[in-house]
Amino acid sequence: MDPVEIKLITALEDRGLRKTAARSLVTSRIENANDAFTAEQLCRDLPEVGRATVYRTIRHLVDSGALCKLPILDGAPMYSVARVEHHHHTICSKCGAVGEFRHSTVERVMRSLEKEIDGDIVGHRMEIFITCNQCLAKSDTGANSAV
Amino acid sequence: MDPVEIKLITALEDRGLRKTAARSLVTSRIENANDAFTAEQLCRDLPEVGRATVYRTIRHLVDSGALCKLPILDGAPMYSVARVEHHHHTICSKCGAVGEFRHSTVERVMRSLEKEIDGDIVGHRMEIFITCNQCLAKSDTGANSAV
DNA sequence: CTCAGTGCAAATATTTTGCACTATG
DNA sequence: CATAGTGCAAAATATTTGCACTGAG
Repeated sequence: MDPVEIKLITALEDRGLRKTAARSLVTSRIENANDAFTAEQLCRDLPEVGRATVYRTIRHLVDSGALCKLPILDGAPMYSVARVEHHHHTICSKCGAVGEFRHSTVERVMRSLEKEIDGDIVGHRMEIFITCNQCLAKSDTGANSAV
Repeated sequence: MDPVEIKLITALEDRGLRKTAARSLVTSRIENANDAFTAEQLCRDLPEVGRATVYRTIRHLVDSGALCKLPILDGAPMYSVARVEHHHHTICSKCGAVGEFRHSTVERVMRSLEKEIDGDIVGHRMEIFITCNQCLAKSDTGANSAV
């Protein structure tokens, strides 16, 4: 079984939740997601699972830390599997593809910010907006290639 | 007149929008906002202005760059006046107070990230979650003082 | 008079909740 | 059989849109 799915199932079990048919469908759908997804996409892909159950399962997974909730500027938030412990996200501003990265420098910056910030730092979030390689390739083959 | 309000009014004028009574009420309410606010708060504070106009005015201000839209983890997004050109936000995880800061190191980190990120960086967002001094003071006077 | 702007209410989008039903231990 | 889990539909929340009306130029 895919390690991602194991992680998701374990996250649910750790919270004392049963392994049910509906939840398995959700975790296996998420495991197949290469990109971040919205709750709505899950509902669409799993018509046999009720909306409420999809939302409830997502909430369990976010609460347990197995999924990240990414609030985006407009529309429904996206979710992505938390593949590394502490990480940040890249979001392609053309196609919406979400990636993850980790960079020790970011943590070092946090420590240096501690001095000038008014209060105790308890966490942080960082998102890098990119044009992903696929979208770059797409526009290169188009009319804008003469640069 | 407050420089913040001038900035907001100018942002609207620059887009060819008239200066109307409703818009003046909105900009003057925002000018008085020390913290970030939600659209709903503006509507509550300005019952004489229709919801649609509040939302439309906010949208104009965000589009013009005079306001920042901050998507938050749960609930309605918050807005804050863009006081410095490129900045980031601190959000108190207890009371929700939003502040701004700018740090040259953050920009330097961006440049070093450029190498390891798959695509072109077109922007970024960073939020620092804090416990603000007010909330720290509050909990210090409480039971947790013996540290 | 013309058209940008407005307010209301309806529509839309997203998520949560109440409730009766199912099914697991 | 007690109780966790489910699905549906209604409610709640957040925002946008259609439309008739108002008011400035």
